[in-house]
Amino acid sequence: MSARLDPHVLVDWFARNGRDLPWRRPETTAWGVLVSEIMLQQTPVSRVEPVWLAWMASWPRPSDLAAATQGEVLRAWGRLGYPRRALRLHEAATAIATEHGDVVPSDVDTLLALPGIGAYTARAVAAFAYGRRCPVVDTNVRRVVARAVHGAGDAGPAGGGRDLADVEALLPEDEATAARFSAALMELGQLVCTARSPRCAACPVIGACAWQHAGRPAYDGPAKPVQRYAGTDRYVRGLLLEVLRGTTEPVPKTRLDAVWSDGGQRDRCLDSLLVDGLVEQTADGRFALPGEH
DNA sequence: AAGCCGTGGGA
DNA sequence: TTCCCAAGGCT
Repeated sequence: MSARLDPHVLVDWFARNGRDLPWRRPETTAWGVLVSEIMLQQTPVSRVEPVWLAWMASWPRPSDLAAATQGEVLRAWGRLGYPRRALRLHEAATAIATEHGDVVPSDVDTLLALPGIGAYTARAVAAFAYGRRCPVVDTNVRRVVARAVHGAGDAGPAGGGRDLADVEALLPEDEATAARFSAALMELGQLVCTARSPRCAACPVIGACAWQHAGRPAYDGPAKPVQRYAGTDRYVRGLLLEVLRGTTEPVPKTRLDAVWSDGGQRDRCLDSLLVDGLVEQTADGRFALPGEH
């Protein structure tokens, strides 16, 4: 029989072992929290940190970002990846500035209506910026719950309301404690209950872990699809955007043609970048980041 | 609702 | 080297 997972044990562990990340400092605004959450989507902390600091210095309020051009925003995004996030954040900033008095909404449904903000990010902002009591479910939390609660080796495919309900059931009643508990669950998944080689010996809730009690069985769910990168459209789009990030002057198509030999794929990617609004064509037929010419 | 959307680092 | 994966969202 395993002990029930005690929220206070996790919260205490977090207080002692949680990292001192810049967006966790008490003076960080809700806007700062939102920017961090968008940047952290599928992107490690170490790569986000310097970019987040630069963004906060340049654009301390939503209206500051809204006043920048898309090109400036994309250049400042740098190599964080998935640059459509930057465009959506710019859109969200505009909506916050014009429709919400330059104040990041605290309500989950209002946050969900903003571009680029989905089920995870909306609740993360509500909880971490405003101390709201709501389940915050990311890949770390799904893994921790799969193991500690369900005794599985890893989380299966995301989807359904299953994970949200699982975490809701674990959430302490007290609002402030609930928010810290959510941060603690995520931190545990990132520092201890990791995908590969979990450090169970250092786990504060090992006594309450169903996976541990079950003898740490291997993951037996459906195989996770592997994402290729080299040579894919994503890769070629990255090459094209890298050229445009490096110049302020629009470039002729010949300059873009030089980065990838397969002309068919190259043109398809350039077209998709134009459709996505990540690239613009000037009146004289050259190409540039959007909003600057 | 699977598949797409960038990039870099660690094992 | 190759493979996996990292605070998801959108269509």
